[in-house]
Amino acid sequence: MTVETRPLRADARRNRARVLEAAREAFAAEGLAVPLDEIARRAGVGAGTVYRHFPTKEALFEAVIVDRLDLLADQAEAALAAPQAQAGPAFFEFLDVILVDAGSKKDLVDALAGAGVDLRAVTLNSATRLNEALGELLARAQAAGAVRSGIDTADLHAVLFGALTAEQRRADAEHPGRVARLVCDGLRPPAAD
Amino acid sequence: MTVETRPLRADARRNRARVLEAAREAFAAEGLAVPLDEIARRAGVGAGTVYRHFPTKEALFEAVIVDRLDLLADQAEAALAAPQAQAGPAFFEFLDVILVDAGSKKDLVDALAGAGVDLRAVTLNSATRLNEALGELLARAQAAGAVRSGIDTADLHAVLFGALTAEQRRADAEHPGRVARLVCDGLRPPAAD
DNA sequence: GGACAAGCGGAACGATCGCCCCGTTTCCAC
DNA sequence: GTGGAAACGGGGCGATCGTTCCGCTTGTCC
Repeated sequence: MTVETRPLRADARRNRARVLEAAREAFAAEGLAVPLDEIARRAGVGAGTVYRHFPTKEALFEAVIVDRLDLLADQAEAALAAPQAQAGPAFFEFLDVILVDAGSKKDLVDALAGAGVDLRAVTLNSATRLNEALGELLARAQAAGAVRSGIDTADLHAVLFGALTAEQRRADAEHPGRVARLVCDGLRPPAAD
Repeated sequence: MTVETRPLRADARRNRARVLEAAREAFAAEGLAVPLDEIARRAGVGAGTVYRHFPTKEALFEAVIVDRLDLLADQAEAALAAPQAQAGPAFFEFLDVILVDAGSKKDLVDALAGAGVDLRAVTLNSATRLNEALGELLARAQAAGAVRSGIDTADLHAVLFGALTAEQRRADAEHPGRVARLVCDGLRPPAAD
């Protein structure tokens, strides 16, 4: 299936990496709204060069997002290595990772919001990996009694998305984890009252 | 201060109302992103007519938002009439009102997100009324032991904003209150563990 | 009913932004 | 070196959208 293809020329490889790095920073800081010319400017290349390496702005965006999703999926799968007795802490620690670490990345929220973007098949693998690991973490935490029953992965998605946007809004504040703590406590079994 | 001014001509008054109503629906459904021509079309007027009544798109948006904020502020102040013994339920019931009733209104979320908009002095009165009532409801609920301490109005804002966006994403789902329930439980005092 | 201003509509303008084109530069094999 | 292909860059095109302008219509007042 993969066509036999020459390796990229040295300068092309260098420029591709520059564009990706500039895009990573720009998308993280400004979200999908950042003009493509701005990315090209930051990368020190022309707009045409960006389009040589990535056919559309969306493709470039996806390339950045896939990276992030893969990283998160890796961490989620690592959390699955915890023994069942630690399923609760493993779950909540991973949520913390997402919320604190990714909460300031506008691109992730834009991608999750599907802000005018249909994420393609490229992102599907990474997203599926993350989803499955997240679902498994949730199930184990529920089995361990650390998370209330009656929550499914769709609920978790919605809550995480909301918490991410909320965390992002308070990113300039002093304590990055306040919203995360509130949301996580909402997932725990209700207080006996 | 107010200049002596002729009353609007009958057709002008009618058109103004039509534009406001069309804008209300359009902004609620599509958010701030809806093109102004679309609003004019829905109202059955030309774009020029919209600009005769509202100097900018933002002014029109504000007119719609102020309405919504006023309505919410009214309900929040009504909730303040509850006796202190009912402070907890009054607080959570009002949160439900916001989350379920306003969760499907894209304009509110856009406005809260400050999505490219600097809300002006016009909105300030309504927003302040809502904020103060909300803060008072929170303080009373905390005094009644129904809401954990260590939460301030800024936390509440962030969480509400996140919950609104999350609720909005699940608006097509079957149960409108799932996210709300989770978020509210996160505000309650922690389970004794 | 007639005059006149208020109001109307929608074509047109300007800014923004994604995307393409093509003359020029740079790299690499021989 | 040098020829030729790969890559570059930035000007420009087309679409979208907020806003303005102006010739025409319509309500209002005598």
